[in-house]
Amino acid sequence: MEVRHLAVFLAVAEERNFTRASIRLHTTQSAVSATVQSLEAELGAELFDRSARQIQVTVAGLALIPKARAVLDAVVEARDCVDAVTGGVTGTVSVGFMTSVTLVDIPRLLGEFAEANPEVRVVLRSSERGSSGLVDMLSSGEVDIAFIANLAQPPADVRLMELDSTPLLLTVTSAHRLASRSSIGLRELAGERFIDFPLGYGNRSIIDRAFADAGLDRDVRFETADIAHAAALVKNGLGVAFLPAFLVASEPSLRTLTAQGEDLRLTVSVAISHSRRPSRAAQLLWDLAQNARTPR
Amino acid sequence: MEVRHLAVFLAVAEERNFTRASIRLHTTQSAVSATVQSLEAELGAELFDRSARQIQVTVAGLALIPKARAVLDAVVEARDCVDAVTGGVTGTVSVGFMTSVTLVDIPRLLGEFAEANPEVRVVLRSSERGSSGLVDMLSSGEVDIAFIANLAQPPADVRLMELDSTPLLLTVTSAHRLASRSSIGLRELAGERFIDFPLGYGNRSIIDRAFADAGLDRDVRFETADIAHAAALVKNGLGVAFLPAFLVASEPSLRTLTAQGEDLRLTVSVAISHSRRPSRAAQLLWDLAQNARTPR
DNA sequence: GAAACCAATCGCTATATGCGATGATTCAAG
DNA sequence: CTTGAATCATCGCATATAGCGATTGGTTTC
Repeated sequence: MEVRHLAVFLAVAEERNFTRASIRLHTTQSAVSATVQSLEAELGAELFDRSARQIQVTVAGLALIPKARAVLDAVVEARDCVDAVTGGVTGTVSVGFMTSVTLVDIPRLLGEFAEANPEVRVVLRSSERGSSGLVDMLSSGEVDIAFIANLAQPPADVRLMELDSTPLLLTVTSAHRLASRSSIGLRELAGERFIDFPLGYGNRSIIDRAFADAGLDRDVRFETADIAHAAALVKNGLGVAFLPAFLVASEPSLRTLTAQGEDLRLTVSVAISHSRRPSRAAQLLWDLAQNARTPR
Repeated sequence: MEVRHLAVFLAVAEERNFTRASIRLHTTQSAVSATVQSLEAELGAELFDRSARQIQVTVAGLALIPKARAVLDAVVEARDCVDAVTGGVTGTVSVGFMTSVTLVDIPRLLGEFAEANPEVRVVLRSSERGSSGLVDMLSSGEVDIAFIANLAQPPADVRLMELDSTPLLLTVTSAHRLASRSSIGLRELAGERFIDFPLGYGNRSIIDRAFADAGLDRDVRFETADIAHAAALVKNGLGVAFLPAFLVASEPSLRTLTAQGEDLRLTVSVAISHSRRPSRAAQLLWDLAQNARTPR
């Protein structure tokens, strides 16, 4: 009987629903199902009655609930007592991030982390080369953990966890020939001048890939690494841009169009190196990000 | 942090020695080493000081010991509370065994099991075809668990755990031409009449294989499935036999010889099916056998 | 300095876990 | 009675973890 089994059992018992438990645990329903079954087999008792649509906790399950909580509490105590002796989590965690992507509130996340772990020194690093630069810094050990936007091909030695995503909308001025349209095919954008991020940035690669897949060229006339700057360029009629929805929603002088037949999204993920074992501090930051993310 | 990690940690802390802990846990030193390292990495603290030959528990380790015990106790309670609700372990466990192999005290083992699990009905089954017959019964589900002697080629779907082993010694009467020898090569036994188990029995296959490997024939004149009967036949001068040491040690009229260059041993193992999940009762019996076995 | 002891490490295999897709069952709404 | 949504089980596959046995390297004892 392992701690993980009991944690899964408790989640199901509290939610009275395997699927909701899986969401809470940030895993899949099939994994939850398998775990509960393995626990039941080990105990030699059914813990849930699944015969009806609304599952019931069996008598054995009810008896187990407080004991399972006791085990989990004892585990927390065990961890805390070691932290107390070692003076809590210390050391330095080096965090890579991108300015200008506010989809995920990284400052707030880091604030929470700093409050919970006051002894940890946090070093913030950013990259000239966007997400792909951050990934290289992860691989080289220059940063311990990084918040990145979509990567076309995430390398094998990076472990990614998606935090949130938002649609990328074609943004034009209200005076633009397309301002009255609500959606548009990529093919119709052949003549437009585009404003976009430099190569290497997540946003840029998504759009590049979509045009390449459609066999189309596009004219990226202006490049900037600052997303607010990009919006300002659009506003001044220098070109059009695919920008995240949250950025342009409140701009009265801008209009947005969806791309027909494409699912263009900006996704923010947290990443750690898969090959090197994370420090305790990096692990805690990862866990914090996991709990903070919108549940699917 | 998993229950298994804490159990391993406690064993090392109590033994103050990785190797002894591994023996107590019926695993290997390397596995213990890896487990402790993984726990240390997770906690971000060294638990043992290995710089000297005699390892020391660190301050963090000392703090963890009582908490780890608390977790293990809570786990035991959790299991017990489910057993209490379901009325303890019940059902039927079907045990295959061989009469006449007293190397492992199976009756005592079953006695302990019955005392600890009074609600379980134990069905004893034996096989006409020795260990290979028992293995077939395991595969077919006819028995849940079986105590068997050495198998030449254990099938893939059988999980074996060795319990004990004893040398097989060539046994002759004190009047035999070889009675004064202390060891002998298989080649010199060409003309002897052998008494042995029927085909399919573990003992038989070991000796058959040894002779086959040496490119020799032998003359098995008498076959019996009862090992005491075999000894009696030898005593009456009907032939010679390879018999387990414990059986003939106290027989004044018999002499024993070791086989030169061969390591002929009778090994008793407990076996369960690898493919079907064992019942709770079968699992407990397996655990009991594991704890009862001579530690290496 | 040699031997004994003992934990770390390495390469390999087996098991466990997780995922996504699919299937089966229940139940409510038409 | 049929349809469809909800929901858990199952399957095949990929990856991670754990265990084993052999070996290495460091420490102590004689």
